Amino acid sequence: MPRHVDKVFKALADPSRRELLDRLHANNGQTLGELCEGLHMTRQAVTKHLVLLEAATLVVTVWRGREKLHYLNPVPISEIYERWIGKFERHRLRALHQLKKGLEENSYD
Amino acid sequence: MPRHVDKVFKALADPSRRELLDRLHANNGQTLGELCEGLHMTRQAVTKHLVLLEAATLVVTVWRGREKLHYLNPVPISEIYERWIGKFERHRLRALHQLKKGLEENSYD
DNA sequence: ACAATAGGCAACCAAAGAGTTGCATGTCAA
DNA sequence: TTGACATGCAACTCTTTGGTTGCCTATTGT
Repeated sequence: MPRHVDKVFKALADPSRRELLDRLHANNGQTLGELCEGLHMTRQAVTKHLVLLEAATLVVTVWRGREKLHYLNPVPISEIYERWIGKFERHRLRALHQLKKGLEENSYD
Repeated sequence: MPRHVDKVFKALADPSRRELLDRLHANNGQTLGELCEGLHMTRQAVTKHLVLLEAATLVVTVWRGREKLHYLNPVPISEIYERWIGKFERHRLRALHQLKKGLEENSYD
């Protein structure tokens, strides 16, 4: 496995960072300010999280004037999946997931 | 997302625990003693890691006499994947992964 | 039966991590 | 050009966590 995987897992370990990823997944290309809205922590805390996510290449950024736009990068997450899921388990797991999604209604973390 | 996801991500955040998962992926159903072999830490440290992996349901255990057998459970990892990978990105990502696997030779962490 | 084997529990320590406050820099718009 | 806005940098605090040592329990095989 490439050396950066540790950064990816560490980045995913925090619920605040996962929420940031969720927000980008729902609405890609947001600024720092937008990502801070309605969050129970300071802007500086969010900045730190985004720095880690960027170091892990889970988030990619583009400067537009004084604004920094943040985009979700799905590649590292795909690599996690490929690491421990055997070729033949994939069909079964995908089916299982679809089933669960049908049954359980959201109680997100 | 179910409440236990935090445990899963926290469990995956440590390289020692990921190595334990790799070992189980390579050779499922090992005892604590076997999992300790050739590791640079004490048995008690490994125990702690396995406790966390078990709490995250990434590892399932079965007692056989005085031996505790450990098995890898791929379901939680599948759930991570499903969370942030859009339906239409999957084909592309799978292809990308196969390509990378062909190019790069291992330098595992 | 009993020594060796397989594993569990608890207290402790040092390092990493998440969050804060305060100040600095750079860009836009009037 | 200058004030307001968007973000960056640094020091400090408190909690979490990975690892250790020491001792205890249970199962096995001779």
